[in-house]
Amino acid sequence: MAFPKLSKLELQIMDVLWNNGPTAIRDIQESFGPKGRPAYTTVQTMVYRLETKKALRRARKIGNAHIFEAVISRDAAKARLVDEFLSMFGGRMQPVMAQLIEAGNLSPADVADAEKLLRDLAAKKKKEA
Amino acid sequence: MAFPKLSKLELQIMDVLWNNGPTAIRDIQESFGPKGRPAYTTVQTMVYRLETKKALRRARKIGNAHIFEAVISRDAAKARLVDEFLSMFGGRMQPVMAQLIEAGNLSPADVADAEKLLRDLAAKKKKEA
DNA sequence: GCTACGCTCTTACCGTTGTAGTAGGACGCA
DNA sequence: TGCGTCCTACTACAACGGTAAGAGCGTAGC
Repeated sequence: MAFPKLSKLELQIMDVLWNNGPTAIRDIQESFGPKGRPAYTTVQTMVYRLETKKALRRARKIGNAHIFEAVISRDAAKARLVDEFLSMFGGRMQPVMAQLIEAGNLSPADVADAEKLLRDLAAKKKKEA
Repeated sequence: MAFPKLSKLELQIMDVLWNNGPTAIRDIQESFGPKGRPAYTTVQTMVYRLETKKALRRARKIGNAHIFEAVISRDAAKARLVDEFLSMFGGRMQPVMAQLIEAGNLSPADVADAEKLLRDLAAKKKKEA
């Protein structure tokens, strides 16, 4: 229960809370942009479900509207996502990296960043060994 | 339709076909190992659903048993998975790489492989530019 | 030929996700 | 004080994924 599984839409909602801090349902819904956003009650349903999953909680009220805030951290959620993803690849990390890298979509700057991260990691591993 | 979304169990089934070539349901089921494998008919149901999704097809019969073979390629499926995953992160690649790298689970050899891939990619991008 | 075993097909059920409608309470403004 | 608006709370429902049982048919061995 510490780490409930979050679906895509649930994550998008959590993102709003992570980015903006405590937020009302109306504001979450409007943050989806005017095109093709879900209905107010759709967002509401997802928020309620996130509440039962203990991913967020009611922080306070403004008028008769509840203001919700995140309970789980973005990092925890992303770690969970990564696990999920890895399990799809049989838990082996290397093919995943390869796939991601080969899938392109990386700007030269991204490549540089990734390389730096890898070098740091390699250095750390060496020191540990 | 060219590219159906595959769930985790569906992928595990496809993996058997990708690894072993055309396979009967019984053999797919047994490839899950004796512990906690799904029932024969569960595998069968998933295979049938993969068939309607056009992810695999009936290749031939042996006795009264159908032999199934993959229609979609492993690479295509994995590319699709990567897309799915990226969309969870808002489509931005760099944070994903960072998360994966920081999530650990990489052997030194994995790191080296990834670095090499990145260097090759950087070189290719430079040449294109 | 009869029987048993394996495979096919069909059907079903539950949980999750995405979608939304509706009823009713509260609030603010005219 | 009454009307429109906004929010809550509840209910509904379809698609999908995972799970599997049950009925029936074909084949192989006796």
